[in-house]
Amino acid sequence: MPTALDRAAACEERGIHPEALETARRAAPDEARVARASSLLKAVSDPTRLRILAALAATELCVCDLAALTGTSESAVSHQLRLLREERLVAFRKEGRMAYYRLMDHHVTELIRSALEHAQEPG
Amino acid sequence: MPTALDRAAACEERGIHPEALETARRAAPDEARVARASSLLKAVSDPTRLRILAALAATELCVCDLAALTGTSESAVSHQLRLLREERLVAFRKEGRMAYYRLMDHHVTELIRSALEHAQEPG
DNA sequence: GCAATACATGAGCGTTTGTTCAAGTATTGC
DNA sequence: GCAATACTTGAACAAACGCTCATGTATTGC
Repeated sequence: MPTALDRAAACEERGIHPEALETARRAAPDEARVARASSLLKAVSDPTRLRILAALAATELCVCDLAALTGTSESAVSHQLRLLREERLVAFRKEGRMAYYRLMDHHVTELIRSALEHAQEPG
Repeated sequence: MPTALDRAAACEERGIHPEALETARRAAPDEARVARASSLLKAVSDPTRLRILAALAATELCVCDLAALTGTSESAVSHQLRLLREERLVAFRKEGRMAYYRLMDHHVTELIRSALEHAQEPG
């Protein structure tokens, strides 16, 4: 029984569209680039994280403020901020017991702004 | 026992940063916009779908070609294409028993291109 | 020191997600 | 008509996700 991969390979070998395949293969991004883009996009795709990032695009905020704004618990916000930190989308400074978060750089600000800008209603 | 929301509200009431909160609130995107942006970003954030989209950014391809290119089964590709269709990221034409997929419009092409472009290695 | 505050983190849990497998539809060639 | 091909789709299932809850750390005020 041929596996899925065998079938796909067979399709290619029988030469359904060898020119198109060659064109696509040449343009294909390498594994690492796909993985990095994927995890970055995944980080900004969650509604809660998107709200957090949109808020931070406007001004620096502490965890408590972000919890109030997004209507979620401080714990949930803290977990999400950890992920955003790992993804290098946000930075923070500690002042006493408060942690003030901000977007990492202008590039992130632009990413968030354009993502929200291009979200028109379906139809 | 105060709930998470109560705590957040209390934080705000006690006025940790009322000005900052007001600034963020004014800039906050509405619920629908967040939801739409979120589902669009989620659609492009999966590695397999990203590879599919990157391939289609280069040329029109059939399901079989896409399966060969991404190294996954035709069934898996078909499932992902369905999602991309629902998200209006791809379009297709039927010719005999083949289905030729392409990116929906130039705006999608730009989205994919810029997402991959900005994915530099972590460090 | 002690209680309270601001935040971080690990475990647990229900939901979502992406894949496989099996079956189904539609078209082509015999 | 019948088999093969190209694709679609539903069910099932493991893995990943986002939340809550409990606990832990660090700082402030008494």
